[in-house]
Amino acid sequence: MPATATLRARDRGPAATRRAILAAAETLLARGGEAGLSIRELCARAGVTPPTVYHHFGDKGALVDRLVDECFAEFDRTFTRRRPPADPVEALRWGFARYVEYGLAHPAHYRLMFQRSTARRPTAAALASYDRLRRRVAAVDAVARLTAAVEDATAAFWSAVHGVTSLLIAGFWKPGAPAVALVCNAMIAQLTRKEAVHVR
Amino acid sequence: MPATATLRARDRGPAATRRAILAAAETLLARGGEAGLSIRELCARAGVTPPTVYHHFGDKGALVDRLVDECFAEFDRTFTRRRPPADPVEALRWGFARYVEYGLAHPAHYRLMFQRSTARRPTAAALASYDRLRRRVAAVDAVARLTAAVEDATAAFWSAVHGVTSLLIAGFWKPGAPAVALVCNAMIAQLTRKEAVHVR
DNA sequence: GCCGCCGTTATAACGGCGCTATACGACGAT
DNA sequence: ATCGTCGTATAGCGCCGTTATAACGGCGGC
Repeated sequence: MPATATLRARDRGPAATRRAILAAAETLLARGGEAGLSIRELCARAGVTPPTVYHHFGDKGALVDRLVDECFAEFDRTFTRRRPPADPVEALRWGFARYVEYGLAHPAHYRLMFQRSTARRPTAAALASYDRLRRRVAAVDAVARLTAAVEDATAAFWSAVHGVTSLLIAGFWKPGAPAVALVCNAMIAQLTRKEAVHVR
Repeated sequence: MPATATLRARDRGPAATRRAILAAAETLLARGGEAGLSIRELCARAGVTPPTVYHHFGDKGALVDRLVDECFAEFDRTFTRRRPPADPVEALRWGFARYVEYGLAHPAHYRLMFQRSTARRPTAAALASYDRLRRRVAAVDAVARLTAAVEDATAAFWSAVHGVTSLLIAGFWKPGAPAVALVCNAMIAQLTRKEAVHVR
């Protein structure tokens, strides 16, 4: 039980209460997936009662939306914590690996971000993440003309890494499966012109 | 309300009761996704009471497992109802389109089959479907040597079509998105040797 | 023809869920 | 000092999955 829960909600500011709720939600999500994320259990962990949650977030869906925002922030950090290779193609390959890594490390978060059944309009954080990928693809286009428009190549690349990550998370593949690297190589080789793949 | 529900459960055989339960479950799944699949609502539709469901299926998870079996049977029919092109590469392309088509037509079913959070060991029906794809890829290998082992190429191809279908179902892409065809072409072009792609 | 057995179905309830009507306390504005 | 507002708590509604218990009904043994 986190230390924040030992304080009654009345004894800390509303902002801290919000934070405690989100933290408890994140913990529950990581432990039991979306099904394990229950308002009442969350309340017990955060030292709070249900109306407080509803006062701050509206309803469970909105709480989950906020949680997804936090997930995208952490997802973004996956790509900024470490430096990508200087070569744009290698940077793309590096991003592929980081993406898969994130999915495997946080499967429940990943499902919430990319496999929700009710379509949401993308949040600012999600768009920022996508734009980061788009810029990476555009950088490749700059050194080795792509065989498709940057927009389409970005979408295709995302689809490839998403497919791999989904199958890994669902347990259909084991993390070291040869198809993971195969998909990554195939996508990069196909989208870039051969003679430029090993530039630099 | 289906006609079978007008009969009390006592007045039709147990097999018919089972069928009525599965049919109601399928209807509810199609309408409201996994969240809309409630035992009690299902009972109302099937003209049955909860203990009957538990007598026949054990618990909700097991009922869903049986439902997934039926989904795979229907999924398989997607590939056998119509005849694929004779050319193996074209047949692969054709299979890609049928797969995506199925996902868009039955998103809730698709999620249950391929995006369940708790990993299940694949059912016989699922393995049969995968083997059908594997044979298609092997057929391509026979006329145009693949650039990878049949197993790995099969996995990679599945991953590609799964990625596309998932993004379509999640609402990130619209059905006509250019990236759909791009991914299909890229995967086929990359896995097959260039000079053989247009054989026949 | 009756009886008891057993597979199938029904009644009623338990605990947990998301959510909310209502009330209470603290705190700034007046 | 009073009042309104914001944040939190109590208690409860209706729904969920699940189950203890019992009643029904066909079928083999007498």
